[in-house]
Amino acid sequence: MTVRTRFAPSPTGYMHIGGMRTALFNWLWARHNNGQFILRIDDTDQQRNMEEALGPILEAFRWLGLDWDEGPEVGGPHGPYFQSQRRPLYDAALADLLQSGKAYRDFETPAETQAQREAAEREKKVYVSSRGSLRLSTEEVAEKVAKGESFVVRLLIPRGDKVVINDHIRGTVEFDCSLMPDPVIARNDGSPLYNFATVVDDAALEITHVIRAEEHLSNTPIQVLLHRALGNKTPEWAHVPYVASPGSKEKMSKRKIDKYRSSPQFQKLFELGDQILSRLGIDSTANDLSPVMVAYYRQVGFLPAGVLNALVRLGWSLDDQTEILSLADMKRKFTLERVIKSAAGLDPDKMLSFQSHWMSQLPSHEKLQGCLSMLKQARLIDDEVDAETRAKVVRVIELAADRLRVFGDIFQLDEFFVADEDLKMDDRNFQKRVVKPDNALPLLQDLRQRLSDTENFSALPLHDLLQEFAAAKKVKAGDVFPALRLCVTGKAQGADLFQTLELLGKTCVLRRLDRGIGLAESQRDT
RNA sequence: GGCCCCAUCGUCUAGUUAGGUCUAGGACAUCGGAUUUUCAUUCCGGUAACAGGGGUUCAAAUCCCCUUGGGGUCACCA
Repeated sequence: MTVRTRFAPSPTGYMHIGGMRTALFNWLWARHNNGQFILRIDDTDQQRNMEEALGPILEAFRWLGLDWDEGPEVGGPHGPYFQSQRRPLYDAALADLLQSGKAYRDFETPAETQAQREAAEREKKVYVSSRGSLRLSTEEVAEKVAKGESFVVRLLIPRGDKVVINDHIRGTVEFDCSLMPDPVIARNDGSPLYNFATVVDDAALEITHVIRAEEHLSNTPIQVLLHRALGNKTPEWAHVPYVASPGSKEKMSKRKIDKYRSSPQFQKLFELGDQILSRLGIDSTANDLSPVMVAYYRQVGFLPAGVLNALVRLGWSLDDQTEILSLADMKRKFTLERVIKSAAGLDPDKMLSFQSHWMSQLPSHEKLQGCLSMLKQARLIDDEVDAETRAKVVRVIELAADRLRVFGDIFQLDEFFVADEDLKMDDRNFQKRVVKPDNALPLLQDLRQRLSDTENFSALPLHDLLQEFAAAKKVKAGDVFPALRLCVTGKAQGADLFQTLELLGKTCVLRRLDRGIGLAESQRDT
């Protein structure tokens, strides 16, 4: 039988990074078995703007290159793929259950149910449904329905039973039905609830493997019972551990971003993100974009391959060695049996290291595209890129070399794109290397002269010139180079100094040197 | 609190299904050292873990039980 897996997000307006990993596992299992991966939208709840709510989710799939065989936009033989459009199926299943007596209309008011729950809790007893409505005769029920009395439909839990599932990841898990309240499967208006709609659809879509996060484990007995009541073949289950927040075992959650901000394990990611996003004019502290969301990584300039690699290694491993896997590798090698049982915290450090690796593998034209797009968004270059700018960006990327882990890292070398007067100065280091040392200013002034006299402003001759200069002045390279770098780039460190000078060009270097010297003089005076 | 799940270096993990080859392997991070005009890279090296207690066994990280700890879930949400 063909393997069919599904990912069934509720349209919430963003794609959760943990959900993305669950989706990835589903996708991988389907692809590994030459099966199908289905996207179904669980929008049984009343929905707001679908475009807005679903857009970011589909966008995340497209960005990472995870395609779906059936679902929104592509359709398929079992459509529609929005639960809000599948009502007739639920109605039919509900009628079936009601007729066979496997479900019943419950006329108990929510308040009554609530009171019973509380009473049970007070007495430290397990709450199970009162089933008062079950004592009603068929006529009485009909009468109440006719009178328009409000009710919900509950599944009749076979209290003497046990549900035993054989989970691909967790093994045998047992649930005692005598401890379970009868779950509501449909509201008064007949609209289905999650567990019910899910079961009807999983069966209708012929899903063979339900791969989902562990938090759904407690829903599973209800769904098994529902499948049985409906006469379905139950799918196989695989409850994968959820993605925890860095350094913890807690499920990552959008609501806890403020807490994450102060977590030491998260620090690095936030620092990187804040810095890059602010250049893009995005307020990263507003929390509508955070590391919980897939979109965050795209905005900061992460590579899909790196994100995918990091995600797949969270709770899954191929062996005791393999860390680097392309999507094609994963597809070939992924199996459910090698998914681990315990929750795994996202590791920003490791994510970044995967980025470095995949960035180093990226063809240069793709690097160029990524950086170009960043620079445009930050308005550091024009939207219409002329050949000269393009060539410059190529050079800067070469200079950046492995400092470029995510596209946003290109801003570390922004000195090539900002106007001389907009160059920001690293004040602390400027003080230390230019203002404070007594010999720095005279050296820089002499050096300015030497540079202005030289004709050949390319890296190699400049290197020789600088070395000779230092030797002639009987000073160490360390007394000259950092000061020069500070003046022309505003930074204490960066790419190769001589390449930097060459690329900046003589005019620019002299101008910035003058500016730096002036700045230092004024600061010395005061 | 009930039910359910989980437990190996700081982190992600290998090893647990078929107990010995594990004086517990790898990666990331970290700390040294070499290379380098800075930073980064690269290369070498180091620190660092079987939650605790009982069993079973000639032998347990691996099997069983208990304890502890962590987590998930308990809706007319999904």
